[in-house]
Amino acid sequence: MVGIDEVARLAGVSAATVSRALSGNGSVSAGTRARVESAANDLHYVVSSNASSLASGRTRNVGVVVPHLNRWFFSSVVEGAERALLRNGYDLTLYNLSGGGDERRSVFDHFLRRRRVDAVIAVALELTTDEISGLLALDKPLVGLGGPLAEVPSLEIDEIAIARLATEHLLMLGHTAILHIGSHRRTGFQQAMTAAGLPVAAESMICADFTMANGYAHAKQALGHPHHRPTAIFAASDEMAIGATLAARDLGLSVPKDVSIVGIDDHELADFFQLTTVAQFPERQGELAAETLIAQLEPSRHEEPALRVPLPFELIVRSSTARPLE
Amino acid sequence: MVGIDEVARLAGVSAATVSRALSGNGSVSAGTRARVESAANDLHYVVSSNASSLASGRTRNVGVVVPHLNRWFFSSVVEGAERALLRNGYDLTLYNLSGGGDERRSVFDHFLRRRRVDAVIAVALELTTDEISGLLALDKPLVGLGGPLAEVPSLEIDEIAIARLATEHLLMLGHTAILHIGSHRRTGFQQAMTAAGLPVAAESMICADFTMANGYAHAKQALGHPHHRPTAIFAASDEMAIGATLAARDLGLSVPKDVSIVGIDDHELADFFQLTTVAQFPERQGELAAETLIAQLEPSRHEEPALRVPLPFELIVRSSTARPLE
DNA sequence: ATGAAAGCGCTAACAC
DNA sequence: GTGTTAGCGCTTTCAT
Repeated sequence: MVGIDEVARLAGVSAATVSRALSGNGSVSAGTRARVESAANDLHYVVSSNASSLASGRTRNVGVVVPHLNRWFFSSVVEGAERALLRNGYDLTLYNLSGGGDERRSVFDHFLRRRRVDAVIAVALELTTDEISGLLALDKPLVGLGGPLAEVPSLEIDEIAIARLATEHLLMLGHTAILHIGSHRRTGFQQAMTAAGLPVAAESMICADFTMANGYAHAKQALGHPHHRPTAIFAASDEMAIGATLAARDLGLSVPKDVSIVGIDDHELADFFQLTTVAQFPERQGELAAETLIAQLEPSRHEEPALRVPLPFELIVRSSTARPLE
Repeated sequence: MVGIDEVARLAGVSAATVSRALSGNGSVSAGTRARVESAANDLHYVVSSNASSLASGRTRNVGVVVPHLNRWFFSSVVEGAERALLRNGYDLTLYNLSGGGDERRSVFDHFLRRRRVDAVIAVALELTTDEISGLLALDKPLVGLGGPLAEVPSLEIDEIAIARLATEHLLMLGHTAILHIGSHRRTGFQQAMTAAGLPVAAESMICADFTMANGYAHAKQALGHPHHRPTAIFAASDEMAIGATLAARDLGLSVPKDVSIVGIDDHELADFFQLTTVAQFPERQGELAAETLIAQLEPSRHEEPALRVPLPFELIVRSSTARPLE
């Protein structure tokens, strides 16, 4: 492997100048920089990240901690983060906690502590206080995303406003018997219902995990009930909304004629199922998280990080919602 | 941050001995090892990966290159690889090529070349010859997975046998009018049909990308045709098979009464849709790839790598297939 | 089995 | 603007 000395020799300068020219730190004359760059190119020189990290204390690598990988939201966030990081010359090291137990502990006790990352993105994690203090003890830039991490500077989407928006869409169409399936997005639902002067019965809010199977099961229960069948369902995720759609179909109900359904996410399948939803752009969230960290890591090269800017969301009206039958 | 010297002082030995005790390289008496380990524990010492890498030439990090992340197959492979790597003390650095263009090039020209990884897993990639020679030039252990990488040692699943198995399942049930949707799994389909003495018309093999929308569209076309409607569909992925299932339902056809459908993957949704499929265990594939590499990286600690062992697959019969109506 | 010493390949002060 | 020098925190000979 070709090293910095060879480049220095070919360019006729010292190793230090090569380092300066290639990293952009310190001043180098335009001519020298050009010669160094062409020498580096000719030799296919790439700095050794380890040597560079050891000497500079900066790794150009960001750790991303996720609770799962094969859910649409998480893999989208990681894709977005990866894109932004690559674009800025950073690697992404992935820590997936789905293994649980010892592996999970070792991520915080061992892996994150061996100085391999400059910063950490923690996605939608429910962490123990030990784990949080572990993260903070790294004393590195840290950003949470979509999670309940009180002590961690986070990019947060306004969950209440999202749920309110989805609910208001149904209210605006004239629905009053609305079922909510989901959990942490309950508040916005209640707010919107109350503001519309509608009662919120306990049985009109069902807690569920966010899977299609669960959306199916709960929707079928509710839609099959002989007394208070809802005319609309607001599911806290598109996967549940799709499950609900299939449940309605299986009961012979037509969407949106017999029942309107709205989800949250704008999942990749939402378009296929013609689902009305509130998009929340997870790739963009991942990108933003990465850019926020990079701005902190390289204050000179970037403007202020845009932390605490509310994350964007948007109602996307497709064909799963309509006025209720009169 | 506490360094190796502090541990050495506390344990009353030299830094060299600490290194040997903690890494397992070189001989250390049992007593010394115990003292070193307890000192390291007390101080919460974790080796600096950069210093260690620079001195030893080994990074304890593996690069995983994927063409996408938010597809079930890829994220499952990455999850499996991550699990196996973490368990063995390795980090996983992710390179997602879905950005394309310049970013893609820089992964091969820059990122992979800065000595940050000990080995590379290349998942289902169609690489240019330049990219392949780039990978080989790294001169590091390398394993391909599920891709057409002729020059790269690969873990391969027997695509032909899988397709044959799925087709034979339909044949066994008595189907003769079988439609195949997919592309690179065509050969096994043809083999099974021919072996059963059945003709394979061109229109009974449709090429498609692997999405649900595509499966839906193609199945609807075929099932709506007034003349030669298939009694069974073999889709080359579960997502397409699910799309086909929905198409059948929308036409008022019942699965499996009017049409049998079999997929490949055992996707997380396959169970929900009661889909008969051939499972291919992508998490296990990722794990195997990682273990193969680790065995090469640490020949002393592990038995021979099990490369070229055929990857497992298995027919899972659910409720989307049955005998055709007489 | 253990310690001393020489790097690993770079970066950052410090000189000029 | 550029070269010289001294590390960064480990691992690994080479002694003993």
